[in-house]
Amino acid sequence: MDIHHLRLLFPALEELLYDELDQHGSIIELKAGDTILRVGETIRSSMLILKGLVKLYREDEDGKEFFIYHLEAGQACSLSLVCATKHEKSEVLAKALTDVTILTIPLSYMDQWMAKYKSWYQFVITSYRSRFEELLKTVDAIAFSNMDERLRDYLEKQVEKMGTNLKMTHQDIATDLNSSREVISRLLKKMEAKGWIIIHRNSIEWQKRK
Amino acid sequence: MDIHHLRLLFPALEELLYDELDQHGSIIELKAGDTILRVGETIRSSMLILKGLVKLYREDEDGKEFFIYHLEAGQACSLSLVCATKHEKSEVLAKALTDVTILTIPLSYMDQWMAKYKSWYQFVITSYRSRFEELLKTVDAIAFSNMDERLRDYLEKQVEKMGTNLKMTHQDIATDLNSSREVISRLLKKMEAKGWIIIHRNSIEWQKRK
DNA sequence: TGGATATTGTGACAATTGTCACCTAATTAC
DNA sequence: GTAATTAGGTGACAATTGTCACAATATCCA
Repeated sequence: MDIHHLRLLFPALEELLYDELDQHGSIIELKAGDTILRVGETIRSSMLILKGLVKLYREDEDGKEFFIYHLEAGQACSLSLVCATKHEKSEVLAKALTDVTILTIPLSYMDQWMAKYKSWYQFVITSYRSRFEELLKTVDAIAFSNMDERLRDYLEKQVEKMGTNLKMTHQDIATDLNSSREVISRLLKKMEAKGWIIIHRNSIEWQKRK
Repeated sequence: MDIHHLRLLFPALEELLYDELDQHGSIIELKAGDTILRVGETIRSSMLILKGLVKLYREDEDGKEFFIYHLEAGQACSLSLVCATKHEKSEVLAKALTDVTILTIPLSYMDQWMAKYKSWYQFVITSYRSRFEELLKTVDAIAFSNMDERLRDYLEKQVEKMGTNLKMTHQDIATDLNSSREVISRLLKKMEAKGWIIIHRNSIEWQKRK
């Protein structure tokens, strides 16, 4: 691993911490589409995203997946940062959306780093807090918005992370929003009529300015 | 304040911490219905609930309120525990459901206690994590369930906190679930027909065994 | 090339939820 | 006690979303 790279991705950490990350972390490479963490799986290490894009989902009893938020390079799976002593199980499903490189750190270091490195403490707290806020926004969307607004917000979020050419099918979107393909197709048609997007096969081109 | 009382409410803290809480905390008493924290309000102190029941809400632009979860005696407003240095604004609305006693602690102690007291660190992390899990459950409910299931879950949660005699109107429930009074009334009628509840004026009596 | 498969479009209809109008009954205020 | 207010009941209907059936293409593979 390259410490310089770590410095760029995780700024504001102490110098000694970069060494610790380098010494005790292991690199894992995953392919787009791979499952990183399943619901109920015991969390064995903390995970920092070095490269790529990860999608987190919540699952219901029937295995239906509901997209909650993205994690990108420079972010961490906050739940994995604070499992501390107990062997906690994952509450979420994490999937690699692109090819992904992850730095895993044995859970045993978490407690001592929290106490030893103020910058790590700040990183964990900030990370946790911003995940919490993402989750609150997710609640807002489903509690207060209709599917058309949710679809618009969803596409905007994807564009933000993936660029204006979204390689996904209507079924993919429907699954993420826990809706059905027909509903999404219809709403996309409406958005196309408004000039917000252009629908291609297997992809959607975002046109709308923010 | 009574240190013995603190020990009962917040077990597993270090002895020195009880003294700190006693020395630096201030007691605030609030009446049922009072607003404790508004959305956008700057968080000026950390808050531990000593007595009573607090409801947390998310608000939309029009001021519609959506109930997310309860806080009870022995719990803390986790967002207020990790505001750290910056003057963070509240993302949620907190209301006293019963008369409430709160212990407020100046934010400046948070950072030092986290470093100094392992038990405080554990408390904060545990608290944050369990709030996060509550929020995930809230997401589940609205993402995967219809209103009848959500209403049942909602009532069960109320019963758990408030006992089987729920003093609330149909409108109160509708507001919490971001639905309408008529819809809730109709669903309650169905639940009454099934023998799960008895509807009184201004209250609902829970009958169903768990 | 020709079928098999995957993706999208579309109409009809059902289920759920929201809204409106108006009603009755209980409670409160004067 | 009477009027005003609040809580709750109910039918009709609208809007949103989900489901089903099936058509039309595009793409892939043998």
